[in-house]
Amino acid sequence: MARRRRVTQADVARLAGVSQTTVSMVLNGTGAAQRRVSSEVRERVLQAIAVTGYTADPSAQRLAGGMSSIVGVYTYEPVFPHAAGDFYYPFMEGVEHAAEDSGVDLLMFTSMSGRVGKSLVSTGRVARLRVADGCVLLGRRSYPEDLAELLRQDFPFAFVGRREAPGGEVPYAAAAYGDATRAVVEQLLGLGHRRIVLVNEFTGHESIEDRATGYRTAMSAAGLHPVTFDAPDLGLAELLDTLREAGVTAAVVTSDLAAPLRRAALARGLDVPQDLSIVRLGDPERPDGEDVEWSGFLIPRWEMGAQALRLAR
Amino acid sequence: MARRRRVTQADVARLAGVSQTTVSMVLNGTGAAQRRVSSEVRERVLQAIAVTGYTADPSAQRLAGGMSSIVGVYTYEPVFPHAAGDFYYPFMEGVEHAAEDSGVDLLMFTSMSGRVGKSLVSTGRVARLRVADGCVLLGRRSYPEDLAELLRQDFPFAFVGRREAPGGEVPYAAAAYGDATRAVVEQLLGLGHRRIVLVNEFTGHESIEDRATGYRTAMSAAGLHPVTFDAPDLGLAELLDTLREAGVTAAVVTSDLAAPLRRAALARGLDVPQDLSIVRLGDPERPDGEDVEWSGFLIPRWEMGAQALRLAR
DNA sequence: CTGAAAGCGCTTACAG
DNA sequence: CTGAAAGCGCTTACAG
Repeated sequence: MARRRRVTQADVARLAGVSQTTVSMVLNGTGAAQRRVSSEVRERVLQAIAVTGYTADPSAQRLAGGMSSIVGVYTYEPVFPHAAGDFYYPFMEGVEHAAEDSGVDLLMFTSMSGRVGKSLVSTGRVARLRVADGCVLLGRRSYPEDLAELLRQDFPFAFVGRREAPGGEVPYAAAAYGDATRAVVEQLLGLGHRRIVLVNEFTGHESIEDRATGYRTAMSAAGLHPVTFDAPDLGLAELLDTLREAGVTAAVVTSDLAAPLRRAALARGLDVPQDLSIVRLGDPERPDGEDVEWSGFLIPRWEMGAQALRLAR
Repeated sequence: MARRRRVTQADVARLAGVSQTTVSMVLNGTGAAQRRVSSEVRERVLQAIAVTGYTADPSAQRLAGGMSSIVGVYTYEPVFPHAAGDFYYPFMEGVEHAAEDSGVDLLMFTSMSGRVGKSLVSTGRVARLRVADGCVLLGRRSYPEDLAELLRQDFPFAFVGRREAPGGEVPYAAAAYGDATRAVVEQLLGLGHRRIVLVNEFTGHESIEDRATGYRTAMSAAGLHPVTFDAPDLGLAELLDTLREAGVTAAVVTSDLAAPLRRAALARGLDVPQDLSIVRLGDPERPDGEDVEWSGFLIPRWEMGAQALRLAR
């Protein structure tokens, strides 16, 4: 059996008795540029498409400067190892769902995953993204040089989580960490807490900054003095001593630090939350391994994934 | 800032002082056709590539008849709804892992997931697959017309699970259901069981047939008469009566039927496995909801996924 | 050993 | 309203 050549616009055109350009026109039909194909011709073309079962070749579309209905997903850290997978899965589910909704296919840039900790720019792989109409970027940290380059190229993309970069506004889908943290602190205030501190797991990350802003806003509004500790600066034990001495009754703590802090507190004979309330700001990346009903908030991971996909087109 | 045009082979060629053809040659370098570029020129080109940070445009490569280093994944049933997800996740993990290993990107054809129960051919979407070098197909049932068409087009693909189709050998990555079932039955025989039946959840599926073959082989080799029941034909209660009357001591049961059968047996006051041994042939698609240590075998889902990816290139 | 040229299947100015 | 033509960035015969 002859290996039949694929059906092209030219075939459709021949069958419909029009030019290939016209076929492309009825297919794309973008606004004014569409130079209104007569509805009679349009009918004939549509017929021919149905008969031949024509589908556009995404590669050709893309090469010619059109859309391929493919959106890329690039993860700076491996998503699939199961430990991380548990945390990232919901993001991916959201992305997938939104992709189905939008009728686009998802290109997972797995080929680049050998380069953990490398920017796309430094490995010269930015070009690879361009098969897709746009790209969702996912990762704990981000690479400002990549973001800047993508911005400069005017390539549609969106980061999952708020990110900043030189050279413009980075499109992102993020949890409202600021608002959520403020709400949490206000709740503590409502319960009568006055000495409330913020404990950061690390610094220099947009999502951490957003939480800090929320915390400070709530405290200031209540006429209280915000106090922040950065965990790396001092050990958990030392930190707890300091908190006790200062008469702190509640600590709002970033995701992955909440459980260790609680364990340390218990180990020192403190009663949680009697002696010290610990509020968790977001679900942790690594499973707690503890069966505690944390107070605080959760990260809307599914929604963030879905929104990022929508932004990246 | 000017939106810089992407770096092309022509740019590299200019910088290296060679023709664009030569650049393509050193990049592809396939066998004899490579017409041995002199190592000096090759060096110069490689240099220029490094300097410019050139990366091939996958769309152009593909359109020109080359490889795009993209492999597609098409799932006939939605993989992501969490219920199904639990079962399918390991397959996908295997696919992902093999993709990373092979340095290819993964194109998930989510855009077609509105068409559950439809073949690719009938929705005219086969052409869409061709952005990719090949495609992994995943689904409970399969669509012979799709397989036949793909075979005819000589498009590289592989099914996860053994499948048959008119028009040639379907490439597949499958569990050795036959061997595994045979081993399980031989084990029962070794334990002294003589009246061993096979109970099928449904019929007409390749993986079910493979199990049946394994079962029959083991029974026949032991000089015993194989007896098969197809669950849909009679209720579980009736089935159990029949087994008891016939003095059956062991039933080997396809994946999803094992748990219901066990529950039915317990409900009838039978002692499992004292009165009746129930052996499960593969892990179920839907969680059992039971905390039983099943005897039988598990499906090497991860490995199947990985192998399918390798076959689909 | 190397290059000019055709062609892959589209989109989009540009002419009629 | 419609079509001929250029061009996207590659691969691969085909000539030198």
